[in-house]
Amino acid sequence: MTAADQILSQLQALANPVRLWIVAELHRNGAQYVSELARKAGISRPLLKMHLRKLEDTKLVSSEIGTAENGKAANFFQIVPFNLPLTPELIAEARPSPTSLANRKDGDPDA
Amino acid sequence: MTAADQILSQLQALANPVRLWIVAELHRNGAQYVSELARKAGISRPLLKMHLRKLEDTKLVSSEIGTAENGKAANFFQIVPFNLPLTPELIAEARPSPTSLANRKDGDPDA
DNA sequence: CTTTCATGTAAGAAAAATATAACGCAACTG
DNA sequence: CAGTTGCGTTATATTTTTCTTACATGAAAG
Repeated sequence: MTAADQILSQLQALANPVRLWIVAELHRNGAQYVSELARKAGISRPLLKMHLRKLEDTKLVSSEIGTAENGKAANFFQIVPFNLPLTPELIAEARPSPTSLANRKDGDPDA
Repeated sequence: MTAADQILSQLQALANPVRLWIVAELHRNGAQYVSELARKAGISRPLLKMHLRKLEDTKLVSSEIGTAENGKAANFFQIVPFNLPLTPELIAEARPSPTSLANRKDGDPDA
């Protein structure tokens, strides 16, 4: 994973209205679980979960099991604080290539 | 165009390997014209032009007519310096909505 | 003039992202 | 134990993005 690939992955993760909203919502109101967020966003739960997965894959949010206000076990997501300053200079320093590997369907390189 | 829509548009413009490379290339080596960039990137000219258009639509690059080293008229593109600090807080302040309007196919709201 | 190299645009194929619907499972509650 | 509400997954449809191919124009140089 090059520096450019990492920037690209994070940009792709954030470049979506639902995911941008999720980041704002989790920042404003703290950790929340999947169904809760899906209801607030007004979209289906599988879809919202897919968006959460993309954010989690790039380490922008993290999850842990907790207990919802109704007693059920629930999967809570929260923001992983990030600071991604975006300038031409920083992008140039990352030396991106026009054919990036960031879109690969491989397994998690961390694992 | 809300603040959130603007952020989203710029993120979408940057969230692509070719376009990230273009930004880096223009920053490093200054203004260049379309065919030149297409050759360097190793992709077709229409495709590269499409990427340039997306960057130009979000005001990340600008273009002007000039003269290539071989004497032909050419369309030179250059970086419009930008600084897009990306943090959960700034995203929250932009108050994004899960159903954004930033993807509309409308005409230029500036015009 | 013909060749070369720049421009633009339009049509359509291919790939990726987005979104819904439909399963089944576990746990808590009345 | 039936009903509700979490969870996850798969299959599929739709939309958007990406990319190639093809065509047509204008200006400079041989």
